[in-house]
Amino acid sequence: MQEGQIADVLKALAHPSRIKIIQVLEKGERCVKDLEKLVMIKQSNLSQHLRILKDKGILECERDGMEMCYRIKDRKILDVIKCTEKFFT
Amino acid sequence: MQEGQIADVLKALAHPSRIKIIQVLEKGERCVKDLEKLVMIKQSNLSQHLRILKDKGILECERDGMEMCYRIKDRKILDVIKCTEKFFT
DNA sequence: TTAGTTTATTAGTTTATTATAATATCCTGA
DNA sequence: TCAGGATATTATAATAAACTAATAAACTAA
Repeated sequence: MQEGQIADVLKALAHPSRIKIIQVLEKGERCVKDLEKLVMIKQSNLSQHLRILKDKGILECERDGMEMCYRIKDRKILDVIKCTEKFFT
Repeated sequence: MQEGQIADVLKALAHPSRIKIIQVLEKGERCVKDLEKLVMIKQSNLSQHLRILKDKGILECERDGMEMCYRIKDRKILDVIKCTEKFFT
């Protein structure tokens, strides 16, 4: 397995807002409007972070009327974060 | 657990050369000279990457005569990389 | 002490990432 | 169709990260 691919996924995760997004979506899917309130960053910036996560196959989304619903595409990504948390213990 | 701390560790990992360094050290400790050959980057750059990993508590080092020996300080970090690899399967 | 080897640090340049504001697009309901 | 709300995109400015070359520091052996 190439270290470049591994680094790429880790880089997609390596931002406080993006970790927060994943932690919120771990509990269930959310539209952007909700995420905006929960993550507390501006809409355009949130949209950029969501795109980074979607491009890496970490999230997926689906339109629901006027809203766009985001959810975790592959829950294996949660293990990466869990392991990172354990690193501090 | 704060998302900032998690992001910090992930950011320290999120570089191909640093992943490579960890993969090499997984098998045993190595001096910088050896790492230079194995990771194939310039000495000064390698030294900078090593510092980033050491500062985050991922690596530790010990002088051995003229050489500086690096090793993985906390092997829990290996699980983070393993989980990331599994993400692709 | 001096020369040689290994590693670390620094300064400068280039490149990448992030955040913001402005604008565009997509969809719904009137 | 048009207005308005939700989301995405773009351009740009600020900041951070990465790489290189040069130099310094730590150590050894002669």
